[in-house]
Amino acid sequence: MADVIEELEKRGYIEQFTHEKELKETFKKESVRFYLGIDPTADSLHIGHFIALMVASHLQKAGHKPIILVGGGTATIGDPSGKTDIRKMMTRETIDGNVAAIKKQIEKFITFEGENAAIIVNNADWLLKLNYIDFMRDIGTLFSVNRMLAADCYKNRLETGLTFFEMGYMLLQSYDFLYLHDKYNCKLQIGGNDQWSNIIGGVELIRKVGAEDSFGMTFKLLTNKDGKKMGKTEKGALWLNPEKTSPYEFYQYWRNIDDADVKKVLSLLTFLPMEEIEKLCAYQDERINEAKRVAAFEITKLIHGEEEAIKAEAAAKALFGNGGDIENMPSIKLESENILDVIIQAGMASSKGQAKTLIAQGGITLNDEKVTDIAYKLEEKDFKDGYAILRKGKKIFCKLEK
RNA sequence: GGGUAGGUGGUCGAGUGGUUAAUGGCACCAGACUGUAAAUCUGGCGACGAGAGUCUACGAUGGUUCGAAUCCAUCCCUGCCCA
Repeated sequence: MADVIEELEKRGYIEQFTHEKELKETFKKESVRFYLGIDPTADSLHIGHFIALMVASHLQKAGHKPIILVGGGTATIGDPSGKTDIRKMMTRETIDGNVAAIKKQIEKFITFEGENAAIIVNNADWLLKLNYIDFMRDIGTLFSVNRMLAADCYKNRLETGLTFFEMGYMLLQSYDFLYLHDKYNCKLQIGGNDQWSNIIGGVELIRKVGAEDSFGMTFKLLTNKDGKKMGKTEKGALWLNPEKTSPYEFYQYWRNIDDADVKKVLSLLTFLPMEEIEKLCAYQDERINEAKRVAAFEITKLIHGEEEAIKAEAAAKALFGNGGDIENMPSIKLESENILDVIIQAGMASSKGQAKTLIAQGGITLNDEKVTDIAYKLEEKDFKDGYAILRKGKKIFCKLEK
């Protein structure tokens, strides 16, 4: 069996292990069932899940079997890790809808068919049935509050306030692992490093009840060179769902990343061989742009398919280089000829005031000409070939159609 | 339950009766420079209005006042200490 863990380490995914040596040995000798938890709190995954799915995909390709746990039970309350507020409660229907949408996206990374087909489980199926007294007696007695408080994730919460419920979350997630271990022989839980405490909780719980074969592994959160989370856009998160973030925007996000982050992005978010990545990232000057182009293309291809990636690239070429295909940039059908309204409709400003400021500062261009009049009304002559090109700043374009 | 400190715009955090749409930092947006990069510099950053201006906002509600984020009352929420 290929040493997939080593490959993951080489590509820079891994943050920490619970039992590194044992885990590596286990992975060498058998096909391991491992689980990854995803909270169905939105109807689309975002970039935070991306790395997780990449790791799952690498593992599956190496012959191991993924169990995707959607947190239908825990989503009704929300994971408090690193957050200041408890999430809004969600109804069962919303969650079920989200689960279906999420499964579609997961399918791009891991397969639900074949020998080591992934399975998808919902912790609502067992958590909702739990009896409080039984749970306290069987599970609650195995957790030490002293130890939990020593964990970083609780330590800083101690200053801002922490409810009993939030501490209980750890027990639930630990119980999930125990359940999957017993029912599916699941030996490993993977998750982002923010899940570390919850993961150890499960690993230790399983060991306390007598099994020796539970492991935890966390991967790095995708951060830029300043240590901030990547995947934020002006409109919020960078979603994997094309209705929420268009493939063009998605492509542009990766095309515009910092020089210093290209290599990381290529290793973590594409399947390109490391040698090729090294080669692409060898330059310090503008030649690094080729690496960014490849990164944007490959990542977009992974999420939206090759066809969309080609379109996004063509649109980018049309706007930034020469040639290329103007068909594929974001476009809108005009509802008003008033420039301010058009800017808002194109999503370039959220109020007329903002739109005015943009014009006043020379940030709006119509067909390559600066717009200077905030009262400008689009005319027939602006639509030369049936469309007009509106641009905000240097990089944000929108095709306007009548 | 008692004591105490608080709840301000995307966020952090000033402001303690009028000149306060509310200092400043961060985030964000635009301009210049550039490589669709970074750093830097400049400008902007509640809504509506062409503008004068109008409206909405400082946990909630009610009150005092010509005038309140600022004072009073009640309520809700949070931290800390004591039980």
